[in-house]
Amino acid sequence: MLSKKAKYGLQAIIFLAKEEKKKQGPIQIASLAKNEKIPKKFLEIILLELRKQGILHSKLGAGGGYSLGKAAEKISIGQVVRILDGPLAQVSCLSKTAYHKCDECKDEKTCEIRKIMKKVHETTTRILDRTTLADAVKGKVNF
Amino acid sequence: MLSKKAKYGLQAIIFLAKEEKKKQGPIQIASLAKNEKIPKKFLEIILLELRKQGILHSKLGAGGGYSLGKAAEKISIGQVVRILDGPLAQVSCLSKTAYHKCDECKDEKTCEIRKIMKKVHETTTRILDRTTLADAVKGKVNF
DNA sequence: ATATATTCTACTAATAAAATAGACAATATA
DNA sequence: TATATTGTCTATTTTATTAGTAGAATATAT
Repeated sequence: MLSKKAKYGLQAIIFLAKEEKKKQGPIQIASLAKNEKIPKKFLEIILLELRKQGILHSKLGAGGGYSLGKAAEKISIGQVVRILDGPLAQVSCLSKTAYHKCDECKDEKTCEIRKIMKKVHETTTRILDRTTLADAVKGKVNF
Repeated sequence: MLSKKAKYGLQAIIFLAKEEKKKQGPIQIASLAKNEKIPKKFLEIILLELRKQGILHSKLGAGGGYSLGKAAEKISIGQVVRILDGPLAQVSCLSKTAYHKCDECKDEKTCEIRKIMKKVHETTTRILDRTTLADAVKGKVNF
């Protein structure tokens, strides 16, 4: 399951991508929170994390707010989920971004669980890493 | 990520499936725990859950222990994971076994997150529900 | 009877998820 | 330059979940 954090984050960034098209400056956390029914303070944390990873851009002061940090075509859904929920892999020995050996594992090469989850991981990353925010907004999902 | 519970459960049931072939009665929790390096008391809980769902069979008393509750060909990996970790779906509105509307969701039909996760869900369930314990032991993964 | 196993009830500890509070810093603009 | 606006940062709180433990009760083979 996606955490609420990741879900809120995706809702927010999809909203921002839609607004982006209208070319009307940045969106405030408050209005974003209200529109998407997300607890404001929680959303702050989420947006900040996305900004620190370069996914979003923020502007301080009056008339400030959030906007996309790069083109919607350059932001993948997988990236966003990884930032907010951590690795996509079902077992840590499959993660490219955060690999480490499983404690209980005797032998990675013969591990049956790994073999199965490898397939799952491959197909999910194929979808999530190749579907961009721009695709999402268009309702187009690759694979 | 899979929880340790699901991982331990899969390790245990794969071990049982392998032992099954040797046709030497049931396996005790203690020896299972030792072999797979799983905390015994935690394993008790896990095996009990799998037994209650008909996946495993247990025998009380001396010479007792655990064995598969049905043919390895009839047990899917997806079933085991669902019992131990809950729904496979990334969002509850996609779960077949535990559907419920997402709190924040305005409209399920147009939800972009749902659309993307539907693909992910379809591919993961295709793999996990069609790969049986027998396949796993053979090292064969479908799709 | 007795040793061997699972079963059941009831905890506990640790960690993570979700949400909140309030002071601080930057910026537009009047 | 005073002021309202808006994001930033640090710290807490609350709640839920995960992981693991303890011990008595129950069933069974010998």
